[in-house]
Amino acid sequence: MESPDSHAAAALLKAFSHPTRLAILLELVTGPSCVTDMEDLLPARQANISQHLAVLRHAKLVDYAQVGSLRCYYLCRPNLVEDMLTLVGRNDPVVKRTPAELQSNREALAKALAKRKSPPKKPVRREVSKR
Amino acid sequence: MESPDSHAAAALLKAFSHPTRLAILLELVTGPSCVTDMEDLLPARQANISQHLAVLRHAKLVDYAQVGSLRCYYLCRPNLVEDMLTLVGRNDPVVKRTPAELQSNREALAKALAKRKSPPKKPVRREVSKR
DNA sequence: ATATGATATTCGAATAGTCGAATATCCGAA
DNA sequence: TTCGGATATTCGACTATTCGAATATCATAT
Repeated sequence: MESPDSHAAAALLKAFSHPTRLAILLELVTGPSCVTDMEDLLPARQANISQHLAVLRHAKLVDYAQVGSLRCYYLCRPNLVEDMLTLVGRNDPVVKRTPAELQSNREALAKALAKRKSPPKKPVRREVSKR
Repeated sequence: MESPDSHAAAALLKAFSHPTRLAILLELVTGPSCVTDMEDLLPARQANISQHLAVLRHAKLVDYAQVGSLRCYYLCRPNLVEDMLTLVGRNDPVVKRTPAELQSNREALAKALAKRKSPPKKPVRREVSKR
């Protein structure tokens, strides 16, 4: 269906999709931190960390507060970030389906839909879901 | 900290990070579907859809069951995919912190840590969290 | 066997993402 | 003010992703 803002969602996901950026976010879950701190923790150079922070800033995942000459970065959507880190760390079992199963699924679905009277109630309008 | 498998997590996220692939996953949440079905639903050509499906397969997000000459694709980690779609569709408020706030956070944290006796109990070992 | 429909793969061109080096900026101290 | 530390930006090279076109594969019906 190519949801109207699957582009926005994809852009957000892209911001997450780099090992160094994930590591930065992981660090920030612990509490605010400035670039120098991160240099000690990450196998990346200062310039590179700044570049990744810029990406995270554009995605509105982090922001900073200037404290003297330091910039203290923090998560500006901490719940989103924590949930994302939890989600990608999760290890769901991978299911395998047989053609027969798929067929019966489809039939079950068709039957369920047929059962409803004329107007297909609650079309379960799922978009890259808002809530 | 550059968690040992932030690479794996980033790779998984990359598979999600494309508008067309998100649209495909969104479609598959509804039920299994073959390439021809998707062609009708998406603004993309057959070859391209196959290419994206290959990416999703490598990420173990989808698999297919061959039904005659058709390949019925389905989600092989449906919960993961549904949770991800929900998460990226969520619209968390963006918080803004002042230097003062960050400072007090840090102090609060330091105080909390100091309060504990010698061995810093439960270091909240969060990795790109497994569960 | 061959043709046909459904899907995958390969190739090349265009675009986007990544990184280090060099440089710029900005702030507080001397 | 000049300096040094902290951070950002720019640039260029390199690598990766994306897409369409063409082609290959494979299952079924003829």
